[in-house]
Amino acid sequence: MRKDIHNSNIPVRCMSCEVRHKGMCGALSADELLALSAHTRLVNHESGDELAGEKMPAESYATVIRGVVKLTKTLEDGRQQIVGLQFAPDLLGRLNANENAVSVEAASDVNLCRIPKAALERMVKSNPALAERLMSQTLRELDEARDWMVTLGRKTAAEKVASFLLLIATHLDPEAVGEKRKFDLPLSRADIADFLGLTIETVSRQMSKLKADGVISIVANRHIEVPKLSKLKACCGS
Amino acid sequence: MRKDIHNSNIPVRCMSCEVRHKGMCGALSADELLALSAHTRLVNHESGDELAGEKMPAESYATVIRGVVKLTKTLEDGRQQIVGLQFAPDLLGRLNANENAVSVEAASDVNLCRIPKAALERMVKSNPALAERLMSQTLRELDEARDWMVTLGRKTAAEKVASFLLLIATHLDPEAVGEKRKFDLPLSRADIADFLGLTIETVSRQMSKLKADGVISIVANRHIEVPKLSKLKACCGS
DNA sequence: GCGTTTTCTTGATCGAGATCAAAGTGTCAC
DNA sequence: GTGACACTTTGATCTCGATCAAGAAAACGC
Repeated sequence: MRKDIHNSNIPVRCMSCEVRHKGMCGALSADELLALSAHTRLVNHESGDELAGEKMPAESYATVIRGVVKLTKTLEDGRQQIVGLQFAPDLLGRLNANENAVSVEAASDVNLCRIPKAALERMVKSNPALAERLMSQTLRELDEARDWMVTLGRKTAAEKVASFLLLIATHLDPEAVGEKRKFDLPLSRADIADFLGLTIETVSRQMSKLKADGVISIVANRHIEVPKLSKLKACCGS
Repeated sequence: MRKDIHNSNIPVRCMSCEVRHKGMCGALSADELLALSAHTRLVNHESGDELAGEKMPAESYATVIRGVVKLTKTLEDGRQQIVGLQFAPDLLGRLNANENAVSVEAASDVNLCRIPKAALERMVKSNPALAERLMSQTLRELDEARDWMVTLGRKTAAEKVASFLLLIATHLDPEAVGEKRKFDLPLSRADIADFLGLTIETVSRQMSKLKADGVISIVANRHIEVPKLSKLKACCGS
């Protein structure tokens, strides 16, 4: 019954977000997604795929079903900065914009539910509650961007790396209780460096230092364990 | 006739923004501001006044009538970062938020038109066009924040200072044509440093260097002239 | 398995920007 | 005007993170 929501070869698990979020798929409710289902398409991308190019025409919106998506901006000479990370069930795309302000890239393997530009915009116009939820997501992104500006402008390399690990721990395990955290980093050292305005060498050194100080253990390259979250928080400078 | 819009001792020029923006006072149209007039209050602040404190209850919205307002975040040990600048006719305040995410301070002498929280939110609920305009402003702020993240994370001190001067030139004289620009800096060197994630000494040195290179002239401390805007742009790294 | 490639870590050195220190300039009260 | 104070500039030195340079460890193809 749910299978026909998406014109897709992927099983019904594409709606996993619905379960996790009590009927809400981020800004879009399950009902709204269902109403759009004639137009949506589930797509898979692997890590590194470019989903949309900076300054290119904006073609569609998409909700992140699984995985992590990075938003980047690049200077002419190739210097790059990650300006946002989107986790399930965020909506990708700026309402009513005709051009992408950022480049959108899969940071990990990613499942997206693409929604054509016109279809979503039509629904937003006739649905004030949806418009309000999109406003909320945008305000949250603005808050996150401003928090990150403090990190970029005023924190030391050690504080930046600790702040990043805390951010990931918070996003990938939002309902964890107690002081222990375990997670896989969705980003390579190079991506972390681009997020923090550092070089990969500095990121690597600071991770090693956090490990030496007993704040984290690096179980495998990408797999991190935090024995005591408060200890990590104490390294963040605020 | 227009005098009764604001319960205020300031002459009608408080609506100057209406003229400059063809009936729009930023997100709020002149008509909408008129409809709210029973609740609004025009207030003046001088440079340095704190208009709202970080993590304090959000009490009201306000449109910037004249002057420049800075949004700041501060770490526990006092390190500060400016995370946004608001110029006339921006609306201050995050829709439906109960707590300020940032501290709001007058960067120059400022005139504000304060609008009580409930009054504006009531109007937004019944006016989709207004909601859409607020969404546009928020998306613009998000774009600006992300642009600035690139500056903070990846540009050199010289590029940061040039980018700041370009930003101010653009905002304070949006309709200027040709290559020449003249403007007064609305921020002290200390504020510029907090905006750029630098120290005041570095800001001062880079300004002196831009002057020595003929990119700008520093007529008085705060008064800057740019003989050739394209030359300044070439210093911004992108 | 084994070699190739990519990613990550560690070490040595360098340099941009911070810090420390002092002098110069402007502004305001009186 | 004169003094007090705040802001800005300039100089000397130091330090944190960048850069340069190997290695080590995963990941991948076959």
